Amino acid sequence: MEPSTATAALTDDVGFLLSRASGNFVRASNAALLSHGLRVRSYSVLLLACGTEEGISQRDLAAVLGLDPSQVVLLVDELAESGLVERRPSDTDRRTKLVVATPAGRQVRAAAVGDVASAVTGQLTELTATEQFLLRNLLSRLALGAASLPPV
Amino acid sequence: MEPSTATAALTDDVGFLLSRASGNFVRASNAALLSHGLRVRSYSVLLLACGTEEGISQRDLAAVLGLDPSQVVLLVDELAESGLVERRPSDTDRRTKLVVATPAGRQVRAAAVGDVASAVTGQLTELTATEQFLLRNLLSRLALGAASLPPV
DNA sequence: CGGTATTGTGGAGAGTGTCAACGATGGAGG
DNA sequence: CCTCCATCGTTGACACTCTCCACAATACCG
Repeated sequence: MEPSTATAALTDDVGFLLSRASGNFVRASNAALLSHGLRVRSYSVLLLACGTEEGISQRDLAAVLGLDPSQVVLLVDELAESGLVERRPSDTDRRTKLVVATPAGRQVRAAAVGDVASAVTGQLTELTATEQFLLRNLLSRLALGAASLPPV
Repeated sequence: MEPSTATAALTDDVGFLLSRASGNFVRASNAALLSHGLRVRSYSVLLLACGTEEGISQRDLAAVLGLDPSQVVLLVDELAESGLVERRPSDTDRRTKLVVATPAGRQVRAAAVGDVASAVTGQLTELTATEQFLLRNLLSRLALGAASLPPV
């Protein structure tokens, strides 16, 4: 009944497929962002910074992106040096620094979002619109549901 | 019709979800493989080496895994040092070295495959059996379909 | 006021992706 | 046969990523 364990093909492993697909998307997105001077990581930070008017703390950035706070420091440093975001002190907590997008940052984002979208859709050409919607649904439950589950 | 571009939530981005989900699976699998002295990468190589009797060339390993051949060298080195695989010269091409699993390698794989499976299913608890099958289907078309497609 | 937790920051170490070059071998063509 | 080119494994380099530890400044709680 279970001879598959003997010949467990790697191409049937969800983890392997996830890894491959993720790598394809990252590569395609990075290529699309190259001309904008961004990479996937910094682009994500820029997106989140553009998402609010008053800014987002670096701790929240790390939590949403699933990154270590020390990585966020470097990403914000890079974006700040390019003048796309700036660190604004919070008026309620002097520890937190709110990352807000500058007008230049919003402009770059507006210019890049189309290229990224076309790169993503280029990867999704194999799937119908319904399948894409379904995939997004399944992935969001996988990515966010089990994200913060400690082993025990 | 398209106000989503203005508020394009990161949690709706397929690439971001893929990256997060993939990271979760890799982390869980690595944790499961820790007691077996393996990691996801070396485990994949061991799986493929166990898949054939006569062995698999390192070039084929790299192609199947989507890795650079130089990475395969280190992975095979590591497995060979642990005595789980060995490099056997091909009798048809003296350049290629066929990676074959040793009895010890097959034993380790047999012991590890269960732990990896439970780690994977632990990540998939959010999905029904039908959804898991569907996800595998969609991902395989994403991962393998656009894998080797050069941009132009 | 004093102890503890949180936020941002810096640094170390391992793992990974990508690329260039090289020796050894195989294959095709003169 | 000999020469040119492609392929396989290998090494090295470089940048990026992940994970952890430590620290100063600040907030919060008793």
